Amino acid sequence: MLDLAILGLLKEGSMHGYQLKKRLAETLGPFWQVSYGSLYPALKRLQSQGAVEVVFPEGHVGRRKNVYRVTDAGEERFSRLVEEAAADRDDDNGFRVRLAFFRYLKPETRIGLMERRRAVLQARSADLKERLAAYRERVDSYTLSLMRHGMDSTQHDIRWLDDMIDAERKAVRHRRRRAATKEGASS
Amino acid sequence: MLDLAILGLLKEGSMHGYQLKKRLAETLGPFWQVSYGSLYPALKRLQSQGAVEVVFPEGHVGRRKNVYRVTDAGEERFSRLVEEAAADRDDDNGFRVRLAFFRYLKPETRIGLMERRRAVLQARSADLKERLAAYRERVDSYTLSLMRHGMDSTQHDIRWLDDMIDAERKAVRHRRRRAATKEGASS
DNA sequence: GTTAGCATGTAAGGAGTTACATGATTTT
DNA sequence: AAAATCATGTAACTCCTTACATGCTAAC
Repeated sequence: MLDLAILGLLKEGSMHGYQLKKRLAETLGPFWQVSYGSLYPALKRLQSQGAVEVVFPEGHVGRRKNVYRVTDAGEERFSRLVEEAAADRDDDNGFRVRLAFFRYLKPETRIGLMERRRAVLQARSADLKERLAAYRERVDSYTLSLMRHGMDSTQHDIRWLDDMIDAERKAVRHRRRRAATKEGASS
Repeated sequence: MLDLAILGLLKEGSMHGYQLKKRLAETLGPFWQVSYGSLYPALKRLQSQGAVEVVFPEGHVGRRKNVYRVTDAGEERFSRLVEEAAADRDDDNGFRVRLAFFRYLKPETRIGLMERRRAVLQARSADLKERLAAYRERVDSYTLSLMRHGMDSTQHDIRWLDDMIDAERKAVRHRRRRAATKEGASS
């Protein structure tokens, strides 16, 4: 997760650790944050693995600042990580982080990720529905409200995904049409 | 978190670890799950701290099953833990777990927890609003969609909380009125 | 010149997971 | 008798946090 975020942010431009944390806070704001205590060790690890490299090892006039850049190996690593979307129950943040880097992915990859996410949410919703039917009489009003609101929220998320999937599909078709038109004109 | 959940579930009735995990899955379903690898050590820890005790140390006809019961110290521990609600950014589950045990709390405690939760969500919403205004031009459509949907969901959660706070307040007033009526009749 | 923010790092610890190991009891 | 599932536990590991330590640079 952290590796994915670091590599994704560095694709946008080389930066040092401090900057990375600020950009992370800017983009993924209240959804996800990391502390320096995990960020700096992660950068060192990625560097030792060859996924990132230091741009200015002994820089400028002596100011100690480690600017990192993604290597080719890092780009590959990013691609692998981004498609490794967990079909997990509570990977809510995983999808958000991936979404923040959607612009770097192919439309097909984007649609694939969104559909996998949709399936997870659909399963969660079905699970809650079953639970509601089974335990309606046995649980207290607070737990009931929790379940109902959980279902509501999940379905709200599904509708959001559906809209995005739809928009993505439309964009793909649009691109295809333009390509076909151009082909037709040139033939 | 785990300690809170264990103590809360045991208030409902003494159980052994395996049962505890099943009850946890039943109530907090898709929101939160734990593995045996953390459940059993947690039970031992709580036992050594005197928060729970084993009911049938050498039970029945030899079947090795450790049934746990909450002690008085455990009840106190539960009360402390339940009010120790994190004002954290991403303690979404913390509130859900507490909500599942609301029936054991005083109405005032319930309202207090919900209002604290509301404040956290309000801050998150305001944060997202600010971010949206500040970065609208700079971020891509996916990140924008993420932020907008984040705001939507947060506000949906706030409305849900408002309804629950309202219902709780009405219940309190109703109880007070009944008490006053009784008092009036008896005087 | 001192406060605030920039910049990097380490050590210890928290809260869990996965994988493994073991054996009893119930169901088919 | 085999398969499922009940039941408990440990060891190693993951992924993060908090608290601490250090020093530089800009602003007031």
